[in-house]
Amino acid sequence: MDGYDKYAFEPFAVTVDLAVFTLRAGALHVLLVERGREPYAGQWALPGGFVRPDESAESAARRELGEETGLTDVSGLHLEQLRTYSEPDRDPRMRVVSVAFAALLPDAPEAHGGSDAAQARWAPYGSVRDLAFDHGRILADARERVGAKLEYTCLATAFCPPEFTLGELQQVYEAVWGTALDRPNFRRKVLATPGFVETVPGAARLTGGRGKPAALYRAGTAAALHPPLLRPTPEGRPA
Amino acid sequence: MDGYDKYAFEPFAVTVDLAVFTLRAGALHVLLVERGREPYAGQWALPGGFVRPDESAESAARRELGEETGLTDVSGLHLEQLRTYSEPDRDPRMRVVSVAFAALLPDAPEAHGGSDAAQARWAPYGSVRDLAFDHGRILADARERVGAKLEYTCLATAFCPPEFTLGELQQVYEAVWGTALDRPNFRRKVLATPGFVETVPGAARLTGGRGKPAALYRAGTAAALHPPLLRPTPEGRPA
DNA sequence: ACAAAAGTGTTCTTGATACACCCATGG
DNA sequence: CCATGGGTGTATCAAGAACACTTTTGT
Repeated sequence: MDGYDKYAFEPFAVTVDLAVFTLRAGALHVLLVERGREPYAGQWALPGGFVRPDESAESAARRELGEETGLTDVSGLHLEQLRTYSEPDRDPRMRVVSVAFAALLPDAPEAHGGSDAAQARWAPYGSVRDLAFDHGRILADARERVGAKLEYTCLATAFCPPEFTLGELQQVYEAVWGTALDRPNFRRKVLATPGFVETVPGAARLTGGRGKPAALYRAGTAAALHPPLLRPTPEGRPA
Repeated sequence: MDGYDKYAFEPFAVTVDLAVFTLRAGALHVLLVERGREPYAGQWALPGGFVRPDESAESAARRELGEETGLTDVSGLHLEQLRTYSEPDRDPRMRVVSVAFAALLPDAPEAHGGSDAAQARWAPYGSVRDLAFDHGRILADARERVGAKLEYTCLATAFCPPEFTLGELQQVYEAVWGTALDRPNFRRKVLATPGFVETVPGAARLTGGRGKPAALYRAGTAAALHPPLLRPTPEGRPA
C-alpha cells in the first residue's frame, strides 16, 4: 500500500455485474441483456457497468439495477455482494475487475432496453446457456449463494410482494432449490420462527381461483433463521 | 461494458487485504503489520498489497501471504475471498478498491518483516484496536465469516497441523467462537461426520504432559458438514 | 360431486444436550 | 493418590420427515 504511483500500472477498470433474480409463474428467472458489439456481440450477458469515480460498488450496482430494470424505486430491493472476479484474461480488451452482486425482485416488470437501449429479457434460469465473458460462472455462483442463504436467513420474503401467502413463499424455496417441499412442515417451520412473517389480520386471497383462500402475511423483522431450514439432502454445500 | 476508454476515468488501484488467522496457545491471533508512512503512519494494519497486471486477486493474495508470513510454501493453506471494499474515501490518497481475503494458518511462524521490511506481529484477536483504513471492519467481517463457516464446513482442520488431536480441533472452534463446547458431544459429532477426520492408526500424542495420550487424526476429504455444527445460541447470524 | 389448494394433527426417527462415569499419564 | 485431559455411556428433549385428514373455494 506504500510507495505507489497512480499511473505506475496499466489501469484497472472496475465494473459491477448483476445477477437479478425474480419469480415468474413459479419459476426462477434471470435478467439478461444482449450485447451489441464485440467481443461476444449478439450473445447474452448479465447487466452491469462501470463503477464511477465517486461511488462505491454497492452504489453502482443499485444504480445499474434501476437503469436495467426500469424501476423507479430500487431502494428497498435486496442487493448483495457476491464476490469479485479478477482473472487477468476475463475480458479480452483490457484488465477488468468485476464486483458481482445478486439482486432479488418481488415482481418482474417487463424487460425493456436499459439506458443504453440494449435489448433485455427475463430468461428462465434453466434455459440460460453460453453467456458472455465469465457470466455463466457468476450466474451459477449467484444462484448457489441465494439458495444457501434461503437456508439460514429470512431472505425468501425479498422475492415476495408486500403481502403474500405461505404458498407463494414456499414457491420461492422450491424454485430456487429446484426441489419440492412438504407443505404442512414448511408452514409449521415458517410460523414457528419468530419474526419471519407476521399475519395480515383478516385478509385472505384467492390463489389461482380454485382452492381455499389463503391467509396473507407480511415480511417480519427477523433476518436470521434459527434453526436453519435445510435443503433436502443437497450434497454440494458451498465451500 | 461497451463504449469504453481505458483512460476515460481516474484510475482505480486494486489491492488485496489479508486477515491471516492462527491459533497460539489456544487463542485466536491475527497477523498485523505496522505502517511506516502516512496516512496512518505508526498504526497497525492488515497485510496486503497491489494486484499486479498479470495476476488475479487470488494470486496476489497468495503471493502476499507468502511474503508477509515468510513461509516458503503457502500452496496448501486455506485462502478465501471475503468481499470487496470500495467506498470512494476509504483511502485518502486515491481511489483504492480492495479485495479482502481470509487465510488460516495451522502453525504460526514468528512474525518478521515482510519483503518491504515492515514490522509485523501476531496480535491476539481480542486486543486489536484502531487499525488503519477500514481494516477494523474487514477484520471483524473476516472473523464472522470464519466463525460461520466452521458451522457448516470442515474448515476447522485448516487451523490444525497435518496430525492433530480432537482436543486441538475443539480448541479451534472454541477460540473462533469464543464459547466452550461439551467435549463428549463434540467428539461424537466430528466422528459421526464421514470424511471430516480420519484416524492415524496406532498413533497417540502426549498433550501438555499431563493426562491420557490422545489419538491422532488427519483432515478428511469432506468439505461440508451435514448436519451443521451450530454455535450455541449465537443470536447474530450473518446476513 | 369433484378438483384444487389451504390448513391441522399425529407418529416416528434423528440429532442435540447435559450429564455421570471410566481410563491413562505425570507429578 | 490426585490432578489433568482423553474417551464412553446414557437419559432426555427438541426438531425434522412422512403422511393422513379436514376445510373452503370454483367448476
